Amino acid sequence: MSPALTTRQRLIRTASELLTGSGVEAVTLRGIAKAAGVSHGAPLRHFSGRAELLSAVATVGFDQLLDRGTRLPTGTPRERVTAACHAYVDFAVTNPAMFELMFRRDLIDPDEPQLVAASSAVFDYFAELVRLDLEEASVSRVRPGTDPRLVAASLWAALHGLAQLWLWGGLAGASFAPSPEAALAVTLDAYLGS
Amino acid sequence: MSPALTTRQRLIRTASELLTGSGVEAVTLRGIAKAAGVSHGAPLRHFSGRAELLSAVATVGFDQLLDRGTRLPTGTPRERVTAACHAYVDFAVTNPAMFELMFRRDLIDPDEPQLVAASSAVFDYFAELVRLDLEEASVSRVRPGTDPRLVAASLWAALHGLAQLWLWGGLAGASFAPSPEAALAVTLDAYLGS
DNA sequence: CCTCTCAGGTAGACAGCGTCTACCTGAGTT
DNA sequence: AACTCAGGTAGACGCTGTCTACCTGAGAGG
Repeated sequence: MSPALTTRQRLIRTASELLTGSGVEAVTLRGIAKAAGVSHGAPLRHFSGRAELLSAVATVGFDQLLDRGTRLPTGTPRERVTAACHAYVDFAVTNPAMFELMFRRDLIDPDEPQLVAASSAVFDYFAELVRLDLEEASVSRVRPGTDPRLVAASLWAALHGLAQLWLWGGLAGASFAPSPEAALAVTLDAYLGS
Repeated sequence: MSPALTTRQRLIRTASELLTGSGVEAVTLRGIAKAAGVSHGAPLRHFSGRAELLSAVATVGFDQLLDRGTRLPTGTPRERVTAACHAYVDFAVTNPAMFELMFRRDLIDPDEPQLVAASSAVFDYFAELVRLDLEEASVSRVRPGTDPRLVAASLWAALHGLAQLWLWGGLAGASFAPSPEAALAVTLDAYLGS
């Protein structure tokens, strides 16, 4: 049954659809309201402002990202880390607008508790995978004794930069345009070894 | 002597000052015009719109970034690559607003020829350093035969992600906040070896 | 010297934006 | 039956980027 969404839920859903359909620039409070069939002032009855609504949308984005990253619950730690890295870049490439929103400090409220919880959950899961890999891996290129969370932060940043630069319009200069997959292979090779 | 800047040059300079002084949100066309002492329509006599003015500002940013990355013209390739990597992250941390503008596709025109040239020059210089290092280094963790430009793209992305995530408000989750320097050390270790 | 051109500055207007406010309405409570 | 109040509406305000009409002053050509 369709549970007759509340207006608040419908606003978040409509905003998500508008986001993936028309890009981050199209996600205006008035546009969302119109698409949801309510007046332009209605969203402010459920959110303190644009930032709070978009934070709720971004929170859904982090949940989706975590969901995609945890789809390989079995396998060796090395396999699971590799799958998670691919999932991160793949998420950004297939959901560019959502990915952009999730890291736009000017559009969302970076201190919103649910958003912080959702993004931290992504990092914590990833850091745990890295920790397991560092424990078990026979080949690793990380200096022994390094805090696994620091390694996770460094590797996450590498993935993030890959995704961000690719969305920006090119991983490199005008005369050289590698695919994200090719660059990711080099990145994984550097961190994990062949 | 002060060469009596043209209005166009003064607009770019005023925009840069407004940017570094008050952040990327404060850089509005009307605000720039007011700060430069001209009417709100004057900028459109010199730029086709906001994107073109801000692209000119971002071009200056890439020039400054290249300048900062080339301050160690001597030394081993390994030393020069390491210095350039530190310079990249350091530039982002000390000029957060400029760095953000340089990669905000919604504020600048990513196809503006001068901007493309400036950003490509940064990549080309960095790729050349990486190529020299791959040629000479006794210790390298990159699979032999890999296109140096692909390695450069991967490493650049790692630096970029480091800078971006740090500016975003934390390289990791809420409970773990490493410094960019610590994470950069891990990154360099992964790519270049100890 | 007079006129013409036109780059470059000004001021007004417009639509769209986020946000604030006053108003209304209808369901639930006492 | 009267009251309360969550939740939706409509108008207004100041801000934005951009378009337009107007003006002004320096240089060119007769």
